[in-house]
Amino acid sequence: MPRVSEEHLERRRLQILDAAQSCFARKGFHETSLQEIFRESGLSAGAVYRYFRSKDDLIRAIAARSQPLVVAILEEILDADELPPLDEIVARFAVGVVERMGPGGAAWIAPQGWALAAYNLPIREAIADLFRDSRAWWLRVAERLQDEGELAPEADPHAIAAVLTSIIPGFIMQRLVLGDADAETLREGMRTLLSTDPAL
Amino acid sequence: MPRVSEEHLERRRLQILDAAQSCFARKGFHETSLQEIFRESGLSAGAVYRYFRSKDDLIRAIAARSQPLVVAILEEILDADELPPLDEIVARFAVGVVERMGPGGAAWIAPQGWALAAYNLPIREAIADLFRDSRAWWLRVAERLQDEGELAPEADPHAIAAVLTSIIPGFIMQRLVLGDADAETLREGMRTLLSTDPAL
Amino acid sequence: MPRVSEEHLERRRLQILDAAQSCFARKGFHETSLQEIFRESGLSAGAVYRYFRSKDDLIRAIAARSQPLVVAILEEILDADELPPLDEIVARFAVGVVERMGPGGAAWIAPQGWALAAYNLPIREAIADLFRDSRAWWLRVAERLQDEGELAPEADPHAIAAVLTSIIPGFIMQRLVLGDADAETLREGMRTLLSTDPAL
Amino acid sequence: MPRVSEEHLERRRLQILDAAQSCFARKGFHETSLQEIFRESGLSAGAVYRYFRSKDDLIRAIAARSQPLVVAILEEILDADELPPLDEIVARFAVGVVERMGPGGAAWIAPQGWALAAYNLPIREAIADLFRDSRAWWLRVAERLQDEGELAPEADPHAIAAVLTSIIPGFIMQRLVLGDADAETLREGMRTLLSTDPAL
DNA sequence: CATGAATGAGGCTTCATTCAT
DNA sequence: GATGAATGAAGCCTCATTCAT
Repeated sequence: MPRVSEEHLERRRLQILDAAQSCFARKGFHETSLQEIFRESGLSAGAVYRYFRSKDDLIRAIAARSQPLVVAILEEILDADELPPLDEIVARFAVGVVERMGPGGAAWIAPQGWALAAYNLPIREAIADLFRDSRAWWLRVAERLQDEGELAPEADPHAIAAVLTSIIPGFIMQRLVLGDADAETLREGMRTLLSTDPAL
Repeated sequence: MPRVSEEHLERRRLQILDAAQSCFARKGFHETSLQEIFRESGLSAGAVYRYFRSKDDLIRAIAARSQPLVVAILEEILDADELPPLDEIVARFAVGVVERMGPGGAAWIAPQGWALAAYNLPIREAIADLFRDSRAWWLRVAERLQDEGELAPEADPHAIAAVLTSIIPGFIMQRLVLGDADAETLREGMRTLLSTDPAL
Repeated sequence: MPRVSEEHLERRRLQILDAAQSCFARKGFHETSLQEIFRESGLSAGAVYRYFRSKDDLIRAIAARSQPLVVAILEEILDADELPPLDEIVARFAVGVVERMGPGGAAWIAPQGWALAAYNLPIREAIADLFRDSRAWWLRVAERLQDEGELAPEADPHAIAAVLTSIIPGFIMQRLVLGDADAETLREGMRTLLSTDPAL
Repeated sequence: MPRVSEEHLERRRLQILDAAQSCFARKGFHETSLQEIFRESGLSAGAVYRYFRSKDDLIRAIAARSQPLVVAILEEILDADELPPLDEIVARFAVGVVERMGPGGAAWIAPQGWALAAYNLPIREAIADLFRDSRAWWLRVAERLQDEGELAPEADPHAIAAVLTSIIPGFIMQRLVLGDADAETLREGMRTLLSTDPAL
């Protein structure tokens, strides 16, 4: 017999997560103190601890909810319409990333998750899932292209998926540190690559 | 033990950096305490502080010396012989990364540097330099390919450089969290991409 | 123990200040560790830090609250009744100092404040205020004596104030290190001085 | 059979003491690190430790050599000529203090010694000697004045000595924190006091 | 449910001191 | 005699977490 509506609980949870994400994007997981999150969220220590067992829990939750983002971008591309050319797919992905990457956006958090993955096993597993999902998505794309005869029948779609998955973090990082990565450049680069004589 | 040779000083510095890198790879910048580095290096607090002003300084030094690594791999490829085909170049790069990526290797540190870049401006600038260097290297490759007629004259070498630079972090991350990324897959994927009809 | 009364907060603050003063009187500002103050106050590090931002802050607070003490002694003399003879005033001041100078008393702290004043500008300013206040008080006394015709009309009351202000620290120090300074001696010495032929 | 001349040793010792005094005047006993003294003196840690067993030893030495200063000023007054009037004696003392009180001068150190006296017994004893010496000197003055009939025969010279001794620290402190204390004001104040009708 | 005062372990750093060269 | 690299205890302070109100 809960005294408070389920919805209220969910709203509180979100309020905390948003505050945490904002702080984490600004100062990083470790250099953000819980005090700052209390302040940013407008809640007390006790209140936050009612929703999250520990700082680690909060970090995990933030990492977890940032994770599906990239895959979501990809899904939307397939959902929207029929398969565009590969350079267009890549470009749309880039647009999605850029849109969700304002400072404070989830993609600002992503590299921090990758860093954790280097030594924190549970986080690594979560990040691994993300990459597996991306790869699975690209695999589907590659297979469809192959079905449609636009990829050589003897081509290995898994290898293509691995390469295209590789592009994601690098695009995010270039955007993050150089600020000049954009969808058009990526599209142009892909197109050039695709039209290159493989025998070179 | 005064009046020590310059070489001794340099050896000590390296001893500390190696210990720090090992710890950082194992537990991350923030979750490694200086005590652990003292223990790992076999030196006292005071000794370490003679060579590095603060933990931050140590982190910066580690980040700085991991930085040239990727570019070094690239340089070696050009130095070695004449320009191999693009998929071969990518494959060699991958081999270089894998070789230098045992746990504790510098590439294990890289994502932690990327994470810092999200909110630490000096570090971001250092990381930005890394990406600029990579891009510059790929640009030279692209221009040479173009000179040799293996890339369309109207192609934009900058765009190619951006795409190929993008692949680096993603390959490292897939290696790190999935463990299954290897040079052959990357080569195969690149070859397929290059032989794909761009009109698809 | 949240939502605590203002009074509770004030009591805590006092509890800490008293503990700090006791420690400082026993071992000096610099040779007292915060651990000792935590122990003496019965509070934890975190609790103390809720009320004072740093050890320096604590030192400043102790110095600040010891400051008004001497002036308070002086004020009480004027408040009490009409102006007694000068030697009596000085004697009463001495009594006040002695009474408030048990080991651990604020006057035990005073010389430590003077020492800080030699190189710590903010503290110097605070101590300067103390001396200004003392001098202002003695000036009022001198002017009243002049009004009442007991001081030559051509006398400079500021000069008198400077001399009488000078006596304070020396009396405190003699009491502190020799232990034999008392009000009667001071009164007697003043009386002799006052009855001395200035032409000597 | 000392390898080094006695004179060389003494010069080194002085070199260190001067450096220490300069640092102590600038930052205080406790806030000066030995490193700073090494730097200021141009000597190495080992060299300084050859002459002083510890930092405490150095502090004691500085306190000890600053101590005779005030008494020296007093002695010079008596040595110079025959006994001047009391207000002149006080004024000369003030001149002596002011002359030796530039920042870095010994009198800048004095309050730090007084502070130590509050809780450090050996230092207190040393400071006590200083006050005893001052008092003894004033006692001699008072007795001579009494002999010369310029002080009432029934006056207590000890009481006078106590009062005049009291003036010293207060003058130093006013000079230190207010900067405006000078010999003329002190002389004027003393003269006024001496010419005041004690019956007031 | 919420508050926020309190806890205390543990982090980073300094610095007096030693001793091999 | 002198040097200065090295030691390591101890200091100040932060911060995740708890719990009485």
